[in-house]
Amino acid sequence: MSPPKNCAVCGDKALGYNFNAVTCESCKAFFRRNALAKKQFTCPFNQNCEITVVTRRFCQKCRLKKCLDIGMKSENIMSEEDKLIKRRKIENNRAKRRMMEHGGSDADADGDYNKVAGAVADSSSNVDMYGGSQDSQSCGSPDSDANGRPTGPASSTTSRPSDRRAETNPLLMTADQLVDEIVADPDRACQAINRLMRTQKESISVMEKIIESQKDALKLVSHLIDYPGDALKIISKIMNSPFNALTVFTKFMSSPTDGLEIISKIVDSPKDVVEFMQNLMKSPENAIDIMNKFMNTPAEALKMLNRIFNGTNTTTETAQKPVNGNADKDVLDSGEQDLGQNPQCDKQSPAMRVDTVIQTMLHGSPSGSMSSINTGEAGVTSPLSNIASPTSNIPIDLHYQSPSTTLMPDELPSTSSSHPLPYIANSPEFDVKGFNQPSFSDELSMDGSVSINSIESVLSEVIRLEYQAFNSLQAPASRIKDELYHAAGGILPSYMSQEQAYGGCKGTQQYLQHQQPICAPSSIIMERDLNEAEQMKLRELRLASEALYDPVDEDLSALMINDERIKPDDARQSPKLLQLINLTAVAIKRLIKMAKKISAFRDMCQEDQVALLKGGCTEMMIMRSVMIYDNDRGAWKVPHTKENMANIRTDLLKFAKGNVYEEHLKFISTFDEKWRMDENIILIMCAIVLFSPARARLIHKDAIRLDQNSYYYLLRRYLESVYPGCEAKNAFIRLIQKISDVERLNKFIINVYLNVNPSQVEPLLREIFDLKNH
DNA sequence: CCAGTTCCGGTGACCTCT
DNA sequence: CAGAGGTCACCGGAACTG
Repeated sequence: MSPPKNCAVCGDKALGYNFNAVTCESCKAFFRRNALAKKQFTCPFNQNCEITVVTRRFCQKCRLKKCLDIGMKSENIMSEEDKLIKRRKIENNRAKRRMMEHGGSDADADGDYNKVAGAVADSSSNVDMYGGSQDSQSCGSPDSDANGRPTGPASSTTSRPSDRRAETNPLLMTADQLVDEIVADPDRACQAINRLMRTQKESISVMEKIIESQKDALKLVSHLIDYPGDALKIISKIMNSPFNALTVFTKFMSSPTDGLEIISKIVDSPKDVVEFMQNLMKSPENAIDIMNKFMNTPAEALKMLNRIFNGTNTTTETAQKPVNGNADKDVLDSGEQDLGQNPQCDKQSPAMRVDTVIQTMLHGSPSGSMSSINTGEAGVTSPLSNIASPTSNIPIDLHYQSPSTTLMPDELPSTSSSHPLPYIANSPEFDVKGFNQPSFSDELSMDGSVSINSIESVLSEVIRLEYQAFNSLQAPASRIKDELYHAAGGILPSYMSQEQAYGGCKGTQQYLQHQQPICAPSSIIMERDLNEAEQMKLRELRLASEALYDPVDEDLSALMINDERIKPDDARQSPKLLQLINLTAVAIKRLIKMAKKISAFRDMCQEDQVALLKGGCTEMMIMRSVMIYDNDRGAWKVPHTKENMANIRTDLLKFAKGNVYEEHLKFISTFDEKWRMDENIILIMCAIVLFSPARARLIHKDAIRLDQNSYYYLLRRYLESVYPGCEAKNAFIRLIQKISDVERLNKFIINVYLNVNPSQVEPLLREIFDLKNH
């Protein structure tokens, strides 16, 4: 059925549906530009402007209102992340088409990348040094695949990976084919990864094979820089725990400085990096360290990779020999031999090699060709401008120490997430259990319900937002760092100076490793105690929480009984339950008051305030109920007046349908006593729950996400300030899981509200739960 | 104070892309 | 083909300048 021809907003000629309504092009553009914008329009007239073709420009407020009224959906507008992904996709497709148009034997379907990569293979004698390379372009057979089946140039380079999906056996494929399978179609890279890396062992074999070929390794890296979601996927395949993978992923973007330095090393000596990664792959858990540093700043990384391919790198064609005879030199020497002869025949202990190479690379031991950019003593800081000019000989201190060298065996370096992890872990789009399944997302990602790219975009967004926040702190932090550096005589790696800050802790070295915030820029030194801004944020919550102690209405106070027993076998809808339900209106009123005292909440537009409260008030109430639960009496201790507390027996919930009572008790019992008794924790958790960007009908989701993230951050910092490192991390992880639990329990609670007679409950509750009078 | 110029944000038509 | 975003010319208001 063709849509009506007039714009439902202004009456102008319409071509079809735009954002879920029939509108003209002009209203479509107007809505696209303004529906998600944070600017607040004002109506110059009487808030009731008639919108016509002529008047539509006169009042933006009424025009936007009408757009929403006639059903235009801002959800249909792409987020910045979505737009970015789409732009990249379009660019890739354009590149592909250009290549197809140019035709010729060198052309393939992988865009510009292979073109330049091919040029490198042709022009650089370095490639020959990697004699063991499986690179099919340089030494493999282009006419047959690894299974011996004839493929021809078309099938090996230009056919879509999906066409040959059924016949892939990753262990029999060449590096070129493996990488091609992943990068040829970014849309299906995730599926390709699933296909090629069905088990952890297979994943490691595949990655080993890929990094044996310099060209293919870099090609894959280039793809991963563009599609960090795929990097996350690969890491999750290599590692056992999706949480670890997530944390590693968050680390990718945590430290632009370190990331740039790693990239600069690639520029100066790709061979060393390939060798390094080969060694890392022998101990996958260490791979996180290098991966962590690898892709922080995609733009810079790509630029530098392009420099390699354009032949402008100034690296010596052969690896420089180490200049002094330390242990690292020997390691690197043997590594080179292995690389040139048989990469699989490493006679040294892999763990030792990895460890030494990590130290060599990350701490700037002046050996091998890496010394070309890392010749100085540790502790000499290079400004960013030097990093961006990687061929300079200016010494660089990486400010980094591999956690893998000091971690306890049972402790992967991932439990200390600083921020996006909580959001992701509780994101409606993220399924932790499903995340690491081999069958993950082939179909799901197609329909967008649980796509890796959605995780990626969410992560990117959160990291970006928090990183912006970090930036504002960076200047003073750098100053502190400098002071510490000078105090240490200029020889200590800067963050080792934290020993002073964290002094006295058992196992200082290890503790320091953990205290280095995974997701914070490495140049920032985190104090254990809350800084002024953090304290203010917490203080604001505490002040706001005073509203929770307001006295209750007299008519509801009857429920605040002390010893009144109920009969759990009473099957009828109890008046007591009704009273309890209505009492929650009091709690909700208090919570609303509290919310209004939070500046971030106050600053929001009214629509968002309403949406957050409607969606979050019961979850906040549940969170709060955890704290006020009196285990001995089986009751909630509720502030009755400023001075007195009253008890509400929790077994009133037995009157409700379903297992609300049991679920509630279960929830409380799984809450560690020392956490639930800490009002600061509960308040921050309440704020996290309140500022949930997942609520329906939100207009400014990104802004809310930022607020929520800031409370996640505050929670982590608060825990760090009151518990020692490991305990703080553990508490953080456990607490963010509780946020998922609250969501679950909330569904039970909401059912209770939905099962009562609307006419008998408080108007506030009717409004919140959209209860219609019978 | 005024006219001319420059800058900038908003708009709408048209185009490209999936 | 539908429905997204991108692009660009145009317009008008604000700021600046002589």
